[in-house]
Amino acid sequence: MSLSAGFQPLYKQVYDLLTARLVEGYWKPSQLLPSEMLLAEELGVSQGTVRKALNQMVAEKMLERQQGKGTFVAEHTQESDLFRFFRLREPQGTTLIPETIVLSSSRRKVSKDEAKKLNLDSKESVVELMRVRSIHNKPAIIEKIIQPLSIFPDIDKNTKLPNALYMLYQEQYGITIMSVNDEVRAVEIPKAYAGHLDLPQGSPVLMIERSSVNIDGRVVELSTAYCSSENFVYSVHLT
Amino acid sequence: MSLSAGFQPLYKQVYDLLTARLVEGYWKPSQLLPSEMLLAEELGVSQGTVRKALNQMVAEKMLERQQGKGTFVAEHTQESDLFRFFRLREPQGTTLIPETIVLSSSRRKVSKDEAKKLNLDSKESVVELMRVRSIHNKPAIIEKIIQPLSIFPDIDKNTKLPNALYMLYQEQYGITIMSVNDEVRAVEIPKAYAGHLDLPQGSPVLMIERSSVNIDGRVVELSTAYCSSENFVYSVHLT
DNA sequence: GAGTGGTCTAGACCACTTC
DNA sequence: AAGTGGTCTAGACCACTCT
Repeated sequence: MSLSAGFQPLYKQVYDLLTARLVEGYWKPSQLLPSEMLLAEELGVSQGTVRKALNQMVAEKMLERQQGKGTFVAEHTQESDLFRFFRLREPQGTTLIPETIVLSSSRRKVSKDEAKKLNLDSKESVVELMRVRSIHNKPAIIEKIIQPLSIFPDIDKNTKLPNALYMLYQEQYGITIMSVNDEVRAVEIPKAYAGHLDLPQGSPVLMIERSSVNIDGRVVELSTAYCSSENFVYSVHLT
Repeated sequence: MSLSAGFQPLYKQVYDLLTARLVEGYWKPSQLLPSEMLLAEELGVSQGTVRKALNQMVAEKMLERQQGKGTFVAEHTQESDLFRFFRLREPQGTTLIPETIVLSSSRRKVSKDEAKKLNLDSKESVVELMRVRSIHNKPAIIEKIIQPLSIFPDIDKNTKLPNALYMLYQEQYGITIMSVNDEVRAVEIPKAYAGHLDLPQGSPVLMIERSSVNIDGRVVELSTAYCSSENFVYSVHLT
């Protein structure tokens, strides 16, 4: 006999079910999950099967486990974690934590290209946020961020935006960014931006286009950043 | 009683031992390993413990497993695998496989900076290889590659270099690149290189500095690439 | 001491490959 | 039919945390 096309190992089914609970907010960030034994009992599988599902979720950084304490929903609000996707470094050096100044924030209709990338209806509205990030009091990055209002209702009503937006997304909207896709180009800095970065016209800068993906797999935010690469580099470790 | 500082779980010890065998070439790429049962017997542990070590090595792409057939040493000579670390793409598009022309190859003493990055003695020699890579018959990348002769003896004696050097490293020198560190900058194209890429002087290009790491953790190759980013982007998925 | 996750074992059954 | 890896279970013991 051959297996039906819909067959899934037990541990995978457990993984899917637990992930679904995280997505719908049944368990909130930092919350303690039931123990392996309790989950196994509830779901009618063995403790080892639950463990395999949990360990996979830990590997994907959805959960964190501590021996003797329990299993917790990952909270991406640690310094180290907030800048998990921030790839700008000093050459061969240390992580740079930038300060941030918001230039502007406005609502508008989504563009055709944005709608496609964000999988939105063409009639939806987005917030366009412009900000400058400085390192050691030197402006280094200017970025434009696109946030769909259907995903982040009234996000432009926030009087104070945190340095790391992903923290706001998680705490206020239940959006947990699990991965990003970056496309990096070298371009001459756009005339309108040269002044903001204290660079002469025509300077080469990194242009980084990013799509950010929620735990449920949806692209929920787009950004375009222009970075002076005189003192900073885009740094990645690939395995 | 407290555990001694040197304590390691059994599966970790098995992992270390098997990894050591790979590093020293005891098992060669594409070779079939003994079955879980045989390894368990040889090492005096249970089959489940061996499995845990093997699965970790699979996750790190050192091994590959096929149900019904066995466990094999990963062979990084598949098209998909050869370009595992090649990050240039058409915007939002498909992988680009470049053709390659060697410009020059010469021996010289290692520079101070290179010696540091490669962890070499300052008296050692390296091969400096320059090549141009084209995509769709348009020159797109010019790169300088530094190969220590102590690691790659007489590598400059090869009459024909493959498109993907990592294949040569594995097949001829037993060097398997397991990870790379990239630093990406935007710069004006160096005058000497503009002609090779058919670009006007002063054009902004991506400069990608790479360190490549062997299975044993040593940095074994350095490269610096200049890439026209008119038609290509440096593309990464971060998780 | 009670409860948690971490490790290790042993054995069963399954699906896939090869002969 | 024999051998392989893949899944699942059950139970043991350990180290860690909290009370």
